[in-house]
Amino acid sequence: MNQSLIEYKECSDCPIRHRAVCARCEGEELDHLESIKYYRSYTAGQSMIWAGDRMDFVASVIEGVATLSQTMEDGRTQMVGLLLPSDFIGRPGRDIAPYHVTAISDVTVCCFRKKPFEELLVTTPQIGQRLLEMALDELDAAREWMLLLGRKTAREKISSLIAIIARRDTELKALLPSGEVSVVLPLTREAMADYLGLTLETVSRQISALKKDGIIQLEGKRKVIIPDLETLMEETGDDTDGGPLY
Amino acid sequence: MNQSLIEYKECSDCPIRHRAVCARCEGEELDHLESIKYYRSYTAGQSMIWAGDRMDFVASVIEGVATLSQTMEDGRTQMVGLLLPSDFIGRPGRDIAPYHVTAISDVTVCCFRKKPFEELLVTTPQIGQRLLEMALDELDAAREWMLLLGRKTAREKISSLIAIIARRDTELKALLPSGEVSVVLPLTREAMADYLGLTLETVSRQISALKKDGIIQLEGKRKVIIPDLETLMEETGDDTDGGPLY
DNA sequence: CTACGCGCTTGATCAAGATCAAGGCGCATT
DNA sequence: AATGCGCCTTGATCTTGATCAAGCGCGTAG
Repeated sequence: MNQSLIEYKECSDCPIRHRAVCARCEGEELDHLESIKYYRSYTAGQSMIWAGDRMDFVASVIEGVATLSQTMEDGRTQMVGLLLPSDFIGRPGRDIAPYHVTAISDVTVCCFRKKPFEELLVTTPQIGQRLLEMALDELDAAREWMLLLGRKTAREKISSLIAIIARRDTELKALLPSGEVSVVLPLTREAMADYLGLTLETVSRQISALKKDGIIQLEGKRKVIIPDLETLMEETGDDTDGGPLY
Repeated sequence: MNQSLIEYKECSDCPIRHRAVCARCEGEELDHLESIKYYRSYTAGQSMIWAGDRMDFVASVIEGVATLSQTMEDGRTQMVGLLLPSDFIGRPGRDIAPYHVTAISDVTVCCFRKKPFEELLVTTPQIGQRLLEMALDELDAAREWMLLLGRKTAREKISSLIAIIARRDTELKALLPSGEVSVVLPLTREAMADYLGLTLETVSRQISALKKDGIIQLEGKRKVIIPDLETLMEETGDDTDGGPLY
């Protein structure tokens, strides 16, 4: 998360910096559109949107990482999604935010006015298709997370989280996902706990245990060195033969 | 679940029974289309699709209830979705099933050939939009379930499940969701456990406890009478003021 | 420099839910 | 009627992770 997914380029038509190539959407460009309203920035840790807020816009994350979370009255909170560059916040036909959105790193979003955006969906089917694909991918991710939350042990949860981050990092860098890998955890222990349905103490203990067992090494609190990704994968409880089937 | 969501009507053009009005999709008709391949039926308890199966079709549930589930090698399983009439199985652009699909009641699905279906998405944008909406609704449901799995106690989980079923039932029957309500649980204790991330013993114990505390009454194993839905709602840990915000 | 706060670690204890085990009820088959 | 099976309940015990508590390291504000 420490390296930008986006290259920007200047545009002669308007004063806004435009996304040129996004690593996740394969060069597709959605943002040079009439319906762009404005860009907006948030600093790490800032609450971007509160559950219940009125949303008169649809936003797309341009840079940075944000989280979606839900909270119960007594304060128990569960993270339910990560928002990465190219992900959308808000949705057509619903104007109250159902989740709390928090910036994890510094975040820039590109906001579309709701009405024009909805019209766009009708006039430009490929945008709708792209959104459908993204929604289905998120649904798959959410379901994988349900397995983790419902059935995995604390150690498996932590291992899964580290493995997922490592895998995404290596994918981004187009490296082979094997051998020694090092990643920087973009989350505090507490955020990890919220993500995994654990307490921060348990997260800390399990990380220490993985370290003691030589599965991972630590450099400071956040940087994790994985001597062998395969070994870590064995701790996740996932199918060993090659991750997701599809 | 014991009453059909669908009215059928005969069609003079072809030998297939067509859906006339579906309670969930508000009368919309998707199925009288060139791309229909065939209807298929499954009996309660039957496995419809296994994770890893090749899927050369996209199906829509016409009648009955099915579940989506994921399994770890050692047998731990987690249900990740309920498939109700009008829900889709399979998706454009992916031809290996990622989940295990099991019929809970007798199920009828309507299968579309994959290719024509994908073409349909391009030529008929409103179908894509409908799918997008459905995917986003499922995503919301999945996220609510993540909160349940990650942060709720066993008692809250069971209460939530019963409340959800009750609410859906009363919605279907267009009744006020308050006062005395009775529902038939469409799941075995084991299926409930798989849904809630619990063991079947815990499910059984918590149901007994709710009964002892007068929150619910039982008639046989499956029929639940809820003297006061509000009281049950208090056990779910959810926001009391009116369920989902949106 | 000192004090404070934040993020993290570690220890001691507790409790919720899992696990292991036995038995009950309803129902279909013989 | 007897048998067996699927589904459920209940009890005894164990384990995992939560909770409560103390303290460390580091950056920053005063």
